[in-house]
Amino acid sequence: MTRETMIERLREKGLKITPQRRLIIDVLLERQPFHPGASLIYAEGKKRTPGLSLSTVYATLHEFSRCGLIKTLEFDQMENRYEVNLEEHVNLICQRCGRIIDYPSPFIVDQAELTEKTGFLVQKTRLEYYGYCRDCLGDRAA
Amino acid sequence: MTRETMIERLREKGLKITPQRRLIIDVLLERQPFHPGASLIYAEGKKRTPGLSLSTVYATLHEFSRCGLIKTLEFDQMENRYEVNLEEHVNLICQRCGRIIDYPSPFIVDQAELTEKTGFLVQKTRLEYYGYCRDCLGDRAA
DNA sequence: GTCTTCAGTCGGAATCATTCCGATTTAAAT
DNA sequence: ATTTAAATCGGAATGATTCCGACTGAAGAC
Repeated sequence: MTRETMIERLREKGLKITPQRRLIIDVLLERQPFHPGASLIYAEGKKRTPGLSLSTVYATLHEFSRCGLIKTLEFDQMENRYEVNLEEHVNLICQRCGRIIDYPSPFIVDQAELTEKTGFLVQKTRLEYYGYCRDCLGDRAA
Repeated sequence: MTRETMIERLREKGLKITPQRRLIIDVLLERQPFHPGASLIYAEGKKRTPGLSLSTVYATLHEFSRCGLIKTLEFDQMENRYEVNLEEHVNLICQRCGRIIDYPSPFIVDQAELTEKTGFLVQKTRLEYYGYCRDCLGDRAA
C-alpha cells in the first residue's frame, strides 16, 4: 500500500484530500510496522504541522477505518492501534512492550458452513495472540 | 463448569470465598450464553444483594480473570464481557445486538513454528468474527 | 480565476467504563 | 475469641475517545 494508492482510494470514496489527511497517511505508512495509535500519530504529525488537532486525528482515523482504508485494532487496557495491512493475518501482541507483529494466517474456517450452522454472517475478523516478543523474552531471562 | 468447581478453584488459588463472590459466580454461570458485562452482573447481583458495590464487581472479575477462572473479552466501543467457556473457540460477535456466540475453532496454527519464526511466545488467544446474528439479519431484511 | 458550499478542522467540554483511594468489614487461620 | 490480611464499599479520579458549535478551506460549477 503506497501513499498514492491511499490518496486515490480517498478520491474514489468521495473524501476530500486535505493536508492533514496526507500527513496522517504519511505517518501511518512510515510507522506501519509499529501499528501506531492516535497519540503517536498526533505527536508525530504535530512535529510537522504544529496546528494539527487531536480531534482531527481521531476523526480522520475513524473515516479511514469506516471506508476500509485501514483497520482499527481496539483495546481496552491500551489505546487503539491502526494498521494498513488489510490481508487476513494474526496479530501477535506483546503484553510487555505493546509491539504488534503480523503473522500470516494458516486458518481454515469454512464461512459457508459457519453461516449454515449458526446463521451468523461474518463481516470482519480479529485474530490475536497475546504473549511476549523476542526482545521482551530476552529481557525477562536476563 | 459448575458453581462448586469454581468455588473450589478459588480455594486452590488462596482466594477468600465471600458472599459477593458466590453471587457473581452464580450470575456468570446463569448468564453464561450471554457473555455478561460488568453492568449486567452488577444489576443482576444488586437485585439479590442490594449492598453490592460496582467496585467489588470489577475487582472480583479482575481477580477471577487473573487467576484464569474466566476470560475477559475487552472491547473499546462496548463494555468488556466475561466468559466462563475456556476452551479454544471463536467468538461470533453481533455488531447490532451485541450477542456473543461460541463457535468451535478448527484453527491450526503450529505454535512451535510460530515461535521459531518470530521469537514470539503465545500466552493467550483472541479469535473474533464480527458480523450479524440470525435474528439481526432477519430484522434487517424485514 | 472566482464563487459557493459542505465536508473537514479546531479546541475545549463532555462522556463513560474502569481504576484508584482510604476507611471499614469480614473470612478464616491461630 | 483473637488476629490480620484480604475483601468490600462509595466516591473521586482517570484517560482515551466522542461530541459540540464555530470556523476554515478543498474542489466542483460557472
